[in-house]
Amino acid sequence: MNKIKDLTAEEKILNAAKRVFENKGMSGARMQEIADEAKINKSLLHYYYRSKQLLFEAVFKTAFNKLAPQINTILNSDQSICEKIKNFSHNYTTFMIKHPYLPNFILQELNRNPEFVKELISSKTFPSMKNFQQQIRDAVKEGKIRSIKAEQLFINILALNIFPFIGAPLIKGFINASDKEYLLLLEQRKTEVSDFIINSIKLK
Amino acid sequence: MNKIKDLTAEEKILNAAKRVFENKGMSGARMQEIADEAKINKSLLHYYYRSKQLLFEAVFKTAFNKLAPQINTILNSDQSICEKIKNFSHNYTTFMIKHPYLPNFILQELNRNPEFVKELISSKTFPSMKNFQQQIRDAVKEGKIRSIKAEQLFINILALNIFPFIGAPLIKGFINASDKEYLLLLEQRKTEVSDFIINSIKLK
DNA sequence: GTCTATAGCCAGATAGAC
DNA sequence: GTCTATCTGGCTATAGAC
Repeated sequence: MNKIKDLTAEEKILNAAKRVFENKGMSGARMQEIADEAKINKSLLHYYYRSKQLLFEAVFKTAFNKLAPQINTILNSDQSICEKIKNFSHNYTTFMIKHPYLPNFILQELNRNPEFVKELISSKTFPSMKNFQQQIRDAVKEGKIRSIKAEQLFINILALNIFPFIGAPLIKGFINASDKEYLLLLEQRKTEVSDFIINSIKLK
Repeated sequence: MNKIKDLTAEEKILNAAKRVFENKGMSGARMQEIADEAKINKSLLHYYYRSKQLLFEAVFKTAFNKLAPQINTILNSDQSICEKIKNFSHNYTTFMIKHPYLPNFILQELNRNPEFVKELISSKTFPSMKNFQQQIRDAVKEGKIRSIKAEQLFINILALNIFPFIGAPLIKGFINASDKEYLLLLEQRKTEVSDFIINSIKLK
């Protein structure tokens, strides 16, 4: 069993770079700070990753590839609508409580560089909207849920799950919650969010 | 009546700085780029605003002060819950379609500098959660809406309205929408969002 | 692989003429 | 108020010893 100290230099760099880039973004991050964080010499960063840009891309792609497959289960998996909503909300919130800076980091850099998305998404299993659209249409027709566009429902699911992490400082300010109180609200959202969505779309 | 060209140098700088900072963020922005955008000499930036930091703060506070009062109407205004949800969703989405980079800019910088919030919010009319909490409790007691915590409802309202702008590149990638198609979805959200929320909380 | 030293560049800020 | 020229510091990246 490995201790933390037994990580290779390359791994230490990647972990440190992750922390710094997530906090400061590409342009705000400093190679020296990453080196300090990793407790290694600055020139080793270049030895292993050649340039800041390449190190950044390694970090970004790793981060994005943790997020995208989770979202993709909404679009392409054989769960029922209700299961998708419940499972995604629970799993995503659980995961993000452990990595709260991840959504902000990814969306920040995607907004700076929007054409990046295509490259990232098209390289993976192509997330077609078709299956999900059909699933929603069928459920509407069968009278299981009220009429709603698949795209709008999809946006709503993402919004309710992702925003609480990106908007944390703003929300905390308005509701005047401490970090601890806010964490409790997030914990409750593991079930709160799916209840909210299902209540909105189900026919009674 | 003034033409655009009749703006003072100070105004031209502020407008240009707004555009550049919103796109690049504090650390990514360049004073030279702001000067070019404003079509003035770079040293005038320092003449009017002393430093990049002060120019940034001027831009940021202006932006934040456009956003905060809108949010505050949810917490403190004498509208009914239903009116609040409908009006806020419609007004906010309409406004943000005209300023799509604003939410990302503000949340980005708040995440980098979370203690900034206190300073910004406490200087305005103090947005107490109390009124809104009471309003929700009353509505629940009167059987108008199902049981829900005011904080969670507040987060949901913000999430559904704000996220579509911050998450645009990500969403566009997943649902494979062009800019034009996405704009249409946003237009629909002016009423879609409030329907979604009200459907979730109203008792039938 | 890991270090020190430094090249080379670029950005923010200022001096000073007009 | 507006310009040109320049200082100064900090940052990425590399050269080269070990």
